[in-house]
Amino acid sequence: MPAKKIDEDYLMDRLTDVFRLHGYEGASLSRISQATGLKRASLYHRFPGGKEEMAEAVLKSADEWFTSHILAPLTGSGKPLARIQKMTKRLSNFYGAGRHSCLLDSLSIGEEDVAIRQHIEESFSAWLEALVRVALEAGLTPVMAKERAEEALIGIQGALVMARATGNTKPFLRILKNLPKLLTLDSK
Amino acid sequence: MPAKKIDEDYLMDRLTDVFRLHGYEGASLSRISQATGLKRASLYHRFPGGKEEMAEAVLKSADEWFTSHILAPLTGSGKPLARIQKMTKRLSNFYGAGRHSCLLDSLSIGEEDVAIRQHIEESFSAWLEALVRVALEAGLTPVMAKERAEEALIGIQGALVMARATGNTKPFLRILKNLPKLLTLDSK
DNA sequence: GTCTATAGCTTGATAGAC
DNA sequence: GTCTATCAAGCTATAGAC
Repeated sequence: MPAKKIDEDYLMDRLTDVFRLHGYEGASLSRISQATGLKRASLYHRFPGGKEEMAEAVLKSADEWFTSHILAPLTGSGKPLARIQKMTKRLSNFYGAGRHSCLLDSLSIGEEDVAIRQHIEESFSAWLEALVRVALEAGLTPVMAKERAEEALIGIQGALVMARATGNTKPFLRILKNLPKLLTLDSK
Repeated sequence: MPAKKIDEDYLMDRLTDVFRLHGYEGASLSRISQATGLKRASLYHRFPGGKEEMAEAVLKSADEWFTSHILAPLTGSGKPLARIQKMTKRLSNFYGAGRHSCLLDSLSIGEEDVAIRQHIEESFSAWLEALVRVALEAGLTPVMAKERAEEALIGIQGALVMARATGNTKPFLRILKNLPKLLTLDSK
């Protein structure tokens, strides 16, 4: 009997886990093979471009999920404050309440591949722009909106680094809780 | 003529660069050899425990430098505000005005070695405690001091991640500039 | 203390059977 | 679409000369 095709969603999830946890260089084909249940040759059948193509596919799928599930609510209808609160809830879920690393962070360490570097930069910028937009809608000045959006992103990334380094996820949850205020009020 | 001994300070600096830039798995002996000018066998003469010992030595030397040059001014004499300002200046220099990654961040990705994980956690905690102490001296309540210290650390780490991912170091410099206020004022 | 040379294992990648 | 078998190149680590 022929071996069943491994579901693509499942495959991408496991692939994402490995890159998120180990970074590009640490994501060896052995680890990927073990995590996905696919042997090396099967991985190359799915991704002829090898590891580099896998990393780009992971970035692309994460991008799509993030855009539709996290950023979409930001540009939807309703009050800016309510939209931001919705985002923070989904963000908490996305990052496992602070227990998961950010893929963009993990993949940006020691990366020499230009395409991947650029993809990371673009994903970061798209996220930032979405935050700026909602802050503007909330009534902040352009200068303040940009500053607060940067601060929001920095807070999230920094708190995830701290959680990974110390195991303490509370600061991450607090940062999320304060995001609505940060992105809507014009004074701290 | 016998080959001259490579200066230890120089060796540790180059070694630190490699681990900071590539993380543990990306710091191959080839890269280390090229960066330090020492061949594989010479590296094992200096570090019989191999790569793991190199990483621990790098963490130890970074710790010592950080404690004496960055954290020491925090516990010295003078007003808390002035001490914090001194720290921010040295922090900016330490991180190349935002162009360098944090060693603790780079080494915490995908690390399975317990000793290294623990070292990272302790370094993080020591840094945090120093920040809490100076915030307390500045008159903040214990609860606020801890919160602000965490926020300071998160800001620094997050801004460094952002700088690495996007190439934009301005947010990092702004975060540093706002540290004195963050750690001394009891309202934002 | 540094080097050349080498060992054995793991890596990313490919060929070809089913 | 998945697999086993295989490859060359890279990896960490060691032995021994100078």
